[in-house]
Amino acid sequence: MTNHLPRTVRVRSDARDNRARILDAARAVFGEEGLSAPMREVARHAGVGPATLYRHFPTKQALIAETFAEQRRACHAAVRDALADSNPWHGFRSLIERICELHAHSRGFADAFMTAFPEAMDFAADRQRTLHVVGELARRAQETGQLRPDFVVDDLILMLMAHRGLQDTPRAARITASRRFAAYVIEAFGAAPGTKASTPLPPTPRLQLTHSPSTP
Amino acid sequence: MTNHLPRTVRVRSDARDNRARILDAARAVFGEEGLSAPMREVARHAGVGPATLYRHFPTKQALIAETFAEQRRACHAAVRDALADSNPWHGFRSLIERICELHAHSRGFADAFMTAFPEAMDFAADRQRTLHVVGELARRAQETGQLRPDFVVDDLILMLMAHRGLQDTPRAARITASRRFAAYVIEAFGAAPGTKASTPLPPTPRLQLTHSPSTP
DNA sequence: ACCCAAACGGACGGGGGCGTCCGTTACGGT
DNA sequence: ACCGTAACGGACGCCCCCGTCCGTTTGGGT
Repeated sequence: MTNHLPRTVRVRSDARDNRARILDAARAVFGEEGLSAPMREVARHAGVGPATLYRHFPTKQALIAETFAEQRRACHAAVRDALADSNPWHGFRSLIERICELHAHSRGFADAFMTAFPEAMDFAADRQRTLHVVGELARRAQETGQLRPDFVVDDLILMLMAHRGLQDTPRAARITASRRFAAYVIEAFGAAPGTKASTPLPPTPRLQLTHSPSTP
Repeated sequence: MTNHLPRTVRVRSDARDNRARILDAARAVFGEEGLSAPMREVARHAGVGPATLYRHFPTKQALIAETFAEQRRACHAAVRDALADSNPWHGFRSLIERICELHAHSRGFADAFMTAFPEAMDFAADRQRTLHVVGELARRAQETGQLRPDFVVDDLILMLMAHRGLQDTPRAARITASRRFAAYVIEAFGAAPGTKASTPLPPTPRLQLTHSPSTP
């Protein structure tokens, strides 16, 4: 008998095809309509039946996790670049702009990034690590006197949560709005130059992230 | 025969009672959970059946409109006071703070205020009038050089939309977050003092408001 | 005390979304 | 060309929400 090790089990071509088309569809649909888009919409967009979709990704969250792997890498890269920037304040600003842009280009990713799922999806871990690094970056930017001294990392969460409010709008307006919002945020985070000590900020909230989908 | 004009038709006491309790329940439930809260939750909270609720308010939007009449008046008052303030920039800041506070204290009102319902609820008209007045206020505050010259009224919409992003959080954190957010927004809207001309802002988006509930 | 109409509320139909079952299709190895 | 099995997809059950129907209760005028 020929020793045909079925290495990692043969994957049928149509199955692999469909998997790719489902992921593409998910990126498009979730990207434009957010995570509230029905699974069947993704299925229709991919040209497959609902059962096929559920066979490849047993649950909606599984699909979401796979769908936004690329954006997660982009997010990591943004943080890494920001930390490597020789000018911390410039790095900090670029980071805000890039994160906002990522979130504006994909409603679904923004939802996933900001939403603490009941089952801890690894987006949460990502965000924690990310925020830790941001803390380091912020410390440096404060030392150069360009980031306001009363800034705390939670303020970035605050602004990212606020950024979510811009997402219920068509793609073009959303991206423009996001850019202007980011610019205002950077303006707000910048240390007040010279004499005019800006009025002290109200206390920081203890933000625990949202559970918007499925809160029984 | 005695001429008993049934002036404005007799209203039975239990009916008037229930109507009041329904409105109270609606304020509580919609205020805390937003407009996505089920009607039956309002009914349960009011201790009545669903049919009773629907008899008093034929549709969800009718209930919502009645529920937030008071907040709408408060909003008008805030705008009026701001316009009457002898210091336009102070009036402008107070206005932002008061609107944010109103929105933070009632998720439902924030939703209703920011959401352009399919059927034009008069919230939309309110908002238009309000924004027109805000434009006047902004013009004055820019003349005193305290509001940045590149501010446009749409930027206020931008920030109010962003403020919505803070609402998926428990009441206490929401209010604190809202205050800090408002402070940052005011900081961002303030004109850069002295030499440091702040970097020019990206273009303003053409924001058409959201239709989040029921987009067929 | 009586009565009837106004008001109530449990139960119903309709719609939509999630995840699953099972009969059918078609890949790909021989 | 053939066939076994992996993969497919229409149809199903379940749950939640909105708004309505109809038999029952109760306010309040006589």
